[in-house]
Amino acid sequence: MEQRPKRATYHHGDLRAALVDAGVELARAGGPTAVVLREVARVVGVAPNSAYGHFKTLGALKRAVAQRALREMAAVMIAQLDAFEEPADPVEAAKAHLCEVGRAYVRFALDEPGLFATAMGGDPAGTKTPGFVEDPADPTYEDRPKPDSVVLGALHRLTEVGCLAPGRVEAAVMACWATVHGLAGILLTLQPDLPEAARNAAVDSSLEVLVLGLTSLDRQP
Amino acid sequence: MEQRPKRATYHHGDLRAALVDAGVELARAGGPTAVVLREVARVVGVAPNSAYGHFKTLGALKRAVAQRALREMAAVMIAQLDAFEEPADPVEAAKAHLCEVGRAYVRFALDEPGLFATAMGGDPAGTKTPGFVEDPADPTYEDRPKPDSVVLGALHRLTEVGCLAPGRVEAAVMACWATVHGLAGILLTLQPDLPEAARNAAVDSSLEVLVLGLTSLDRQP
DNA sequence: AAATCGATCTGGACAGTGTGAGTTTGGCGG
DNA sequence: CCGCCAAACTCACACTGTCCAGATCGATTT
Repeated sequence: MEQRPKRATYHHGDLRAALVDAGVELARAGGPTAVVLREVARVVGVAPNSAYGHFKTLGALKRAVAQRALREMAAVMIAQLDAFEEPADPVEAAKAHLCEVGRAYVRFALDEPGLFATAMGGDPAGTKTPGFVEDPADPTYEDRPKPDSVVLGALHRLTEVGCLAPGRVEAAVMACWATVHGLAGILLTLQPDLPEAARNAAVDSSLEVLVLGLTSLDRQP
Repeated sequence: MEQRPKRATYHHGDLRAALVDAGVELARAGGPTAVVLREVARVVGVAPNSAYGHFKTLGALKRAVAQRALREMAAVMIAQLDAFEEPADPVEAAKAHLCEVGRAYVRFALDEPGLFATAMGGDPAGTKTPGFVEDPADPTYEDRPKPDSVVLGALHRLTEVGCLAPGRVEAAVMACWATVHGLAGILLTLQPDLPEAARNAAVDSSLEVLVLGLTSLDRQP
């Protein structure tokens, strides 16, 4: 039934971008498993195998979609951070800034679960998926503003106000990363039906523990 | 080619358990996407549709496999905890115990990535997957020793030695959970090629930050 | 003990999927 | 104006999950 409306021009012009766009939209609505080659082609209005001219396999398309999702995530996080009023005290400001980064991270995950799952290597197939190897020569390998750079920036600010030893930033970034990523994963898949109040409480308390732990780091051997 | 060797008895006897066993083995080797109905049936030596007599859909089978994976995870963690020599000082012992729980969590995730992904709601389809709703009347709903009970036990010990206010345990469990779950997710999917030394360092420092934060909690408003 | 019944397993079929090989189209440089 | 070659298409295959109608046997009933 769903006929392809016989595009005006035979050549699409910019199919690759159109495919990625459609893929992003499908991922937004239904997660990584919803970005299906034939459906993407259907949305764009093209034969299924036309995609193979631009992506060697479905996995390659998904990786491109994931990159875009990552960039969108970073953009949303940055926008939210810009609209955040920090306290006057610089030390408290740095701490609050880091907390807000964490909140922005899990907020995006909750607001856009499909994109988030897709960005974070959605398909848990992992091994054995043929053609899923990283290709550094991939033209999609643009310099993207990844969310972890945002986290790193917040930590750098913490060191500037003397709350974190510069030598410890490497260790700190992993702790931050783990906390927010874990929170997102838990609230999304492990306990998806948690009421909003409980979710906020979980995020706040976890971030509180994180900041407390980070600022106590230099007072240890 | 791969012929089914014509089972002796027409009725299998205990097909349900056999299906779950095969599913667990497939999940162990290839993650949640590798537990495929037809392949499971093939391994057991039975027609594909035979599974429908015991599971309403593939999702139901996957949920049963996930439960088993969760139990195996808890068992492995407990075994590792039993073989852990704690320090003499009870306070340090409680802290070290919590850290060891965290290490056991991510160690299992790294040792059995397929089982781990399957246990943690592997399929990120989430919404829209028909027949994926939780069924509390499911006979598979056994009282399993879930890993989070292990975490809770470790926190309870922390309160006993006075390192954590009992009123804060609810908040603390989420922080612990987030840290270890996040660590596992990161080391598994985000940075799978991290060398072992860096992985251990990441785990240790993150757990250090966590414990520091938890023990500093009661000194806050 | 014989007959029936109902759970269990089987076979075939259908709609979708990813992907490979060969064919058609049409915009662009000669 | 003509050919060319990349881009898009068609056909085909091996898979998948799931439904439907039958075949088969263990257990229950008479």
